[in-house]
Amino acid sequence: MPQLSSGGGDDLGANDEMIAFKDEGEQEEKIQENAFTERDLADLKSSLVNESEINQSPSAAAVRRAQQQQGEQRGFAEKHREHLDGVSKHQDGGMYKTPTYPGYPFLMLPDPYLPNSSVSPSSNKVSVVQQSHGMHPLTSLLPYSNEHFSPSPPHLPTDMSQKTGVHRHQSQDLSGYYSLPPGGVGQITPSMGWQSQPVYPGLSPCGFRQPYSSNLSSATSYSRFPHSLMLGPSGMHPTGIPHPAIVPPTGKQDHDQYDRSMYVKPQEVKREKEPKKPVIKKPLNAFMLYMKEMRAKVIAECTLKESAAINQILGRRWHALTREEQAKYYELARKERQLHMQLYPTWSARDNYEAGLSGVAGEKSKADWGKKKRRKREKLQDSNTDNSL
DNA sequence: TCCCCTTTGAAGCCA
DNA sequence: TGGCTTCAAAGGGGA
Repeated sequence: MPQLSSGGGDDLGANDEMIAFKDEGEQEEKIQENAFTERDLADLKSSLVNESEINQSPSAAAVRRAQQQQGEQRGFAEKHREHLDGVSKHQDGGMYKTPTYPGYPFLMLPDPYLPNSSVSPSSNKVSVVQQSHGMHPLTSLLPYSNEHFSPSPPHLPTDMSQKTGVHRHQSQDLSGYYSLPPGGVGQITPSMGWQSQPVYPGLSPCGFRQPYSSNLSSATSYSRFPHSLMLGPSGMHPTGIPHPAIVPPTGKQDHDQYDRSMYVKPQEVKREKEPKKPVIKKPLNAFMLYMKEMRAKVIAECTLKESAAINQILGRRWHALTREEQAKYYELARKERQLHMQLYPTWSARDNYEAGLSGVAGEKSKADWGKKKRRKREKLQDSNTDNSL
């Protein structure tokens, strides 16, 4: 598994020249990929009938289908990688100087961590990342809010925390972005609340032209990543969006959590008043960020719905990514962890680890967790026994 | 209704 | 320090 080395990236660069090239090439690839996928999908479906039984998983059929499709697409990806490798041999530069990966809008962000990072509205580098489920898959990278984590200060009404447009100073470093005093989550102003924000003030949903969107199915409608980090000094502070890392203790995180933060139903109000401790989710790793972004695309291309099969495809695609492409996600994940760490300095993965919760914090007893552990252990032993036979 | 599946990576735990 | 375990997302499917 390629890792983003701290000192690496000598070949992870792209310059302006490469941008234009890849931009055009990406469109061609998109078209080719779509045609390729559609053509082979038909063949695949017919061939599935005769496919031998290899995968014994419950969703074996779907997984097999996914794997076969992935195999085809992987061929393309590998070709793509070869192509990119060839390009990289001729073009060298900092990868974040000119992010040119359609579908990776976050690379369009003026990176607060990187000097000279900027986004020009006139740039033809289009971020065409899919916005599934009403939020950008990388929305989690947005600054974490303590809106659900700690009650609003008494001097501010609760709804104030859900209002947007409260100006906050933005600088080029994390602390500037989030104005996080040492210590604290509790000191984050309520104005940092997250909100549903399909369209950002002063920006179209994409901000830049989206040349690829017309080539994609509705399920793969790409939009520019409305990340706070992308916003310039005049942009609305990103922290007006609820962060997916914070999950109500009553259940799994909803995709409309942002909306819920703004349009709270009476019933939900009652629920929120319950003194249950919200869950702070783990920050997403690179692959999770990639999955969030590409899931809908895979679903659209492969007409799959089962997440297990989709994840298999995504796993293969992940391996098919170039180092440069993966590096972007590693960098994003790194920033995500940094943000998480700054917003929840006292949080530990152990909090969720020990609770044995997967989306439902504190709802499961340690006994349940022990059962789960036992089940897994037994399952593992069973598989080992089977293999030894 | 709850859990499993399936993926990779990060983090925690334990010997 | 290395190996193992859990959790993060996602949603269909099965019990």
